[in-house]
Amino acid sequence: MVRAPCCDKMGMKKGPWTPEEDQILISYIQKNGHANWRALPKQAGLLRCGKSCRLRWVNYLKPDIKRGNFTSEEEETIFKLHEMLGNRWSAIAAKLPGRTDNEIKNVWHTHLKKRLKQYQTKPVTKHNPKSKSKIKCESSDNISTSQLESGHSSSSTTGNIPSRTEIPEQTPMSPQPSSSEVSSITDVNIATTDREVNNMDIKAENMEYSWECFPEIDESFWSDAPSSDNSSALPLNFEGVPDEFQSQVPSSSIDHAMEPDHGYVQNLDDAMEFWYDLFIRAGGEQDLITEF
DNA sequence: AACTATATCAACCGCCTTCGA
DNA sequence: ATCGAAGGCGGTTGATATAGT
Repeated sequence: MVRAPCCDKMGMKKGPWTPEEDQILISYIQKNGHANWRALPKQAGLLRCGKSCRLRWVNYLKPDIKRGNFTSEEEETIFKLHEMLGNRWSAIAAKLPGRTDNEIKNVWHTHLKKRLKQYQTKPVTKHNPKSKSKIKCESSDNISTSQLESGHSSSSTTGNIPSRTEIPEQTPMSPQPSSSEVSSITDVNIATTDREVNNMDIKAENMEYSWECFPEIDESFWSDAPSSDNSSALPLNFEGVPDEFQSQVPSSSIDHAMEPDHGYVQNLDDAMEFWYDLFIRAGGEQDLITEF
């Protein structure tokens, strides 16, 4: 048995909002806030369901909503975040102040996806941020149209990115950056969801669009960070790191590196360096480095 | 001018997670 | 531990606008 949509309840209005309804909703929220969306329409005198009210407020009426065309910087940010996060629109929206997940989703499906397809046809050059580590770059040829259609990035099509339900809880979100901070594409902070942490900073310096400059990263890259005062996340399941590489690093070394003030893993380069460093200190063989 | 195809975007739907009883 | 209510999210739809013929 299929649950009836909440708006199907008697008397609930659907469809586009009128200016009068908007005004009622704005006035009510300005006076009373929105502690309970379900009760709000009745209290405000609106013939709408709570969900509809919430959506209208969040996507359209909220004072800090930025309307109008996306700047090229915003589009580039969406590109890069989508590459890393997949279709996690709310997480992407969290990095674009004033933009809503719905808006970003629409923009993606309308023209950004087309642009991505254009990049797909461009030849890919290997990019290696550090000579000592060969980052695995995925050729654009390996990205199927269906993957693009589904909005899944190359990393998420490896089967490593768990669904939302599998993502472990994280520490509270750090403060959001200002729009000027976000507009700088060379320093993109990643938040995986509103509730998750910004515990891993990625410096996407000088990156080309799309997947080619990213190593394969599974979701645990962002979410497996141990809770500690050190806000840096450790890529303990970093896919670019061979198993034998990881297995030779004693946990004590990892624990040591995780202690505050060691400054590990502020970006992808540091992530690679982190493993390199631990591996060497653990007596790893230099030759293995070239394998990754 | 009329019609059709395509693009855009606001809004809805259903599922999942969280939280409190 | 269980259950239901509520909030939140991503996918999808449908109305409208615009471009093309």
